[in-house]
Amino acid sequence: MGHHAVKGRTVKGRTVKGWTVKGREAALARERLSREARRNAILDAATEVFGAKGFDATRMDDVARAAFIAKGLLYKHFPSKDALFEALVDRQGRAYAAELRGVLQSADAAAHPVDATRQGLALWLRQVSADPATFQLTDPGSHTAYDQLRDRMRSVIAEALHDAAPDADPAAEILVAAAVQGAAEAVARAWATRRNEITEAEALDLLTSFCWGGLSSLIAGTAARAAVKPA
Amino acid sequence: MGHHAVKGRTVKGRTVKGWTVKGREAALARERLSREARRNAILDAATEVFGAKGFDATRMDDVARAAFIAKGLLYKHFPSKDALFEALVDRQGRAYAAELRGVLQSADAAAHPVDATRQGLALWLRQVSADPATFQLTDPGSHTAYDQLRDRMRSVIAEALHDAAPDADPAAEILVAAAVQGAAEAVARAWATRRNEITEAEALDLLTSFCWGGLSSLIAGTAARAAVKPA
DNA sequence: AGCTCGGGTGACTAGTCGGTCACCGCTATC
DNA sequence: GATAGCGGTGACCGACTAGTCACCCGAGCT
Repeated sequence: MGHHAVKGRTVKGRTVKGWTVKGREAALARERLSREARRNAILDAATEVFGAKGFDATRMDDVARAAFIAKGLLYKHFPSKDALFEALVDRQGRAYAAELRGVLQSADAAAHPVDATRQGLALWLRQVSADPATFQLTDPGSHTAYDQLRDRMRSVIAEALHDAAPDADPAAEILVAAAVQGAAEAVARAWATRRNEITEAEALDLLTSFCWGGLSSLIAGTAARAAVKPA
Repeated sequence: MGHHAVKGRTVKGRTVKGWTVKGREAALARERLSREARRNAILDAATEVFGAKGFDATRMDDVARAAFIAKGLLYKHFPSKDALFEALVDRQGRAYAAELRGVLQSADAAAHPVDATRQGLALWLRQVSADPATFQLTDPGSHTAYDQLRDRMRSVIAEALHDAAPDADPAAEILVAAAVQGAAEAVARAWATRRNEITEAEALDLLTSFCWGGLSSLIAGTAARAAVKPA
């Protein structure tokens, strides 16, 4: 974390404002960055601000300030607040989805489905316990982008479900995936406010038992149904 | 939306806007109502508008129009938009909670816990399939009031859980209740967009199996743990 | 040196919306 | 038939903020 002061310095005979500290991030600021680099910096800053305050409560000025740039530049990268937010959530969603898919598809997932379930669920809890800078599902924003994120996660779950029990109705798979994701999100949030009463491991145990119990009974159910009328 | 000419006419020597009927609901309007009646009418209208558009997207003008009154009158009943919204969600929340508690505490709930679970879950699905006029959890608003509603529901669930298995850790009970509520809400919402693919009964079956499977495995777990170390 | 390209700035605008207030007119009371 | 009280109105205001635009400046090319 700790980064030293950025002192005024001279560049090609020009005196540059010597700004005493502002924070380490200030080092990035006022520095001419490539389009891509700046875009990412904005996305990082926006992630932090939106994650902390939610969509509506966040002003574009806040984002600009957090990114140490002027608002104008913000709009040279993203045409609107919505676009910025969507880009942000999309980026996070892809990352999360990839991570989850990785866990669920890992070599021994098929061999130890309970463990895979557990590890997948652990991701959610970790999102919440991660440092606040990271965008979390903390804020139950009304923005469409959140739905996209949830859908993405559910697709990954449904996919894993399908691999585990290919006989089920696809629509049903989505619903089950929704149940798992919904339970996970709800528990994660509820646990977040009660960290002093319950450890992460306990919460995870609880969530895993709950979901696994639910899943196994469902798999048994569909298997039974499939056996009865295999057509 | 264009409204045709408003002709002036003279009443008691005064010019008054002559309005040519706006619709039958308008009949209710302009009718002097008692404070309570008007308050309820506002709440009803607000329920509809907020339910359809969400908190942020709803303007106080919209609510006023939906209630067929002027904005001023709105503010004679509720001091702010937030207060109105909270009153609204509170009212719905109490109703839902009472209904759920009724189901979970009914005579045969103890005898047939699965059925009780099923019926409780059915409430959620029904909220979603109810006519749009009714306030639904449709909108994942960021407003605090929604959290209150969820908390209320979870308390009721936790209460029922406690009755069923009094040995558990209270904090754990809340988490489990959160899991159930979260799963139910998520499934309800997911199902809402797929009503043509899956019937309500099927969705309910799925949800019930999932939750019941989860709950039973948890109860078994805590019972086992309790048996091991009864201290 | 001069030019141009592109990253960067921040004061400003235009529109929106929560909330207010001066006023109206019916009705019940004296 | 005056008057007080209350349900009701809607034009208006002030604050707030997404988005714009005219401009700045340093780097690299010619």
